[in-house]
Amino acid sequence: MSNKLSDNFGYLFEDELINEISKIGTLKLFSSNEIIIEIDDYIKSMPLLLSGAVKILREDEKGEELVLYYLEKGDTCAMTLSCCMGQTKSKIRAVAETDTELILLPKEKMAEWLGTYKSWQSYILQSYHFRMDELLEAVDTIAFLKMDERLFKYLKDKAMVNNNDILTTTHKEISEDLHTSRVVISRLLKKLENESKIKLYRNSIKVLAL
DNA sequence: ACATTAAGTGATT
DNA sequence: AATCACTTAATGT
Repeated sequence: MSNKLSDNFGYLFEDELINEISKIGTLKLFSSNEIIIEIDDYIKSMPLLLSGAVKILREDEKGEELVLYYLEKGDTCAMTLSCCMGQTKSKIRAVAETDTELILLPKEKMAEWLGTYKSWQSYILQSYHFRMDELLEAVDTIAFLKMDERLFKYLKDKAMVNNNDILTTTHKEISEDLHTSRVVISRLLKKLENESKIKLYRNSIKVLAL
């Protein structure tokens, strides 16, 4: 575990902190599509991502979803940061996009290390900053981009976090992630295919223009 | 062969 | 961009 740790966090944290993380943290594996954090879960530990990708979703009263952003290796979740500080429940859902390895740290430690490790403190603050940026980007995408642009961005993002230009999903799943209807997605995908940006198959899509 | 699920299409709001 | 109604195509039993 400590070699995986140094691979992903070695350039951020001093050896001493890496050691402490590997001593205290527990390694957990999630397979693709497994739910890591559910809405209203109490969060008792914070995750550090070693490999894979995690999709962060918001859900409305009707159970309709909306993808906010993806976390990749070296990232942590801003929601848990705020949850670990207070006693709030999670307001988002985290689903493993690919097979994912992460380290869980007890929340007491994360507060404690803020005082003891400078590198930890800057990591936490930077993470907040990055997540905030990503959230703003998500807002911009929803507010200012048309559906076809949103869709293409979604496909590119998904291809990137999966390290694969062939995406295995259905039009229905995409429409749920983007909070729209399947028919709209089918039509826009068809349009993107005509523009030679993607190629459509049953249950999969190949992204051409990366 | 039949049922189910994914995807395509025209028309309407 | 959403919804409806319907068709076509692929896949599972």
